[in-house]
Amino acid sequence: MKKDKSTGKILREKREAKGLLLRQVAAKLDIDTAILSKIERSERKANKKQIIKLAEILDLNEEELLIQFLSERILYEIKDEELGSKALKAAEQKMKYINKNKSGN
Amino acid sequence: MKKDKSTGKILREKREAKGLLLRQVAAKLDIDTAILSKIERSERKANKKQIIKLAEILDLNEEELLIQFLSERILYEIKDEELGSKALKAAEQKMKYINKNKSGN
DNA sequence: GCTAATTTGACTATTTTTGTCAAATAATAT
DNA sequence: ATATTATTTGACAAAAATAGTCAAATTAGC
Repeated sequence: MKKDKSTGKILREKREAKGLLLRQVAAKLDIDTAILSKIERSERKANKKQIIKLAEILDLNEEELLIQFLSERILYEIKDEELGSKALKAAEQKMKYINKNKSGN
Repeated sequence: MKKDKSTGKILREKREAKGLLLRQVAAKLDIDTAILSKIERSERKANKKQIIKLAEILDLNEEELLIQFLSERILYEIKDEELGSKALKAAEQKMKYINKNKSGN
């Protein structure tokens, strides 16, 4: 069985591993430490720009972190939906279809 | 190869098949015809409540329509993302994981 | 127990979503 | 062809969701 940490946990672990303070990282992101604290505890979501900056600051693989971030956003979208699983599968089907025919409907 | 109409198209086709006017359906939804017109042409998104009401008004299978609707929302979330496909797959992985261990991380 | 770091919550600003309305266009019927 | 009805368009307003600030409260490390 594989990993599966939240984006927040990944960020916090790496920040601490590097011995950086919330204050320091938040400053580089140009936001208040309060927000970063909340992001790390998954109380708030980061945005794409912040994720990219964070990958840079913390030496995390940008693509991996973005995938992590996007997939979390997708799940957020269906988190309270009974039909979430089915919707996800349907989305993948559509996605395949879209990628197959690279031209409008 | 299967179907793949947008939610909007599904709604319009069924409405027309039933010989209903935008005005009439919009009234039942308690919104202006302008919005319904836009929903049918995929210029706006319906919300969940509207989808449920529409399924009822137009005799469409509610579950199917909801899945259609949710999957469209998911795709909307990643429509401009290069990593969209990978994010979707990652989301499915996480989803499986979540469903397997029905208890918080 | 001090001091620095983090967390919490109340509040504000910004953005996105959802809707109205009226005028323009398109379709239908006379 | 024109009058009538249906649909579309776009400018705008209201409401909801998201992002942020700030200061006080809490926690963690000396």
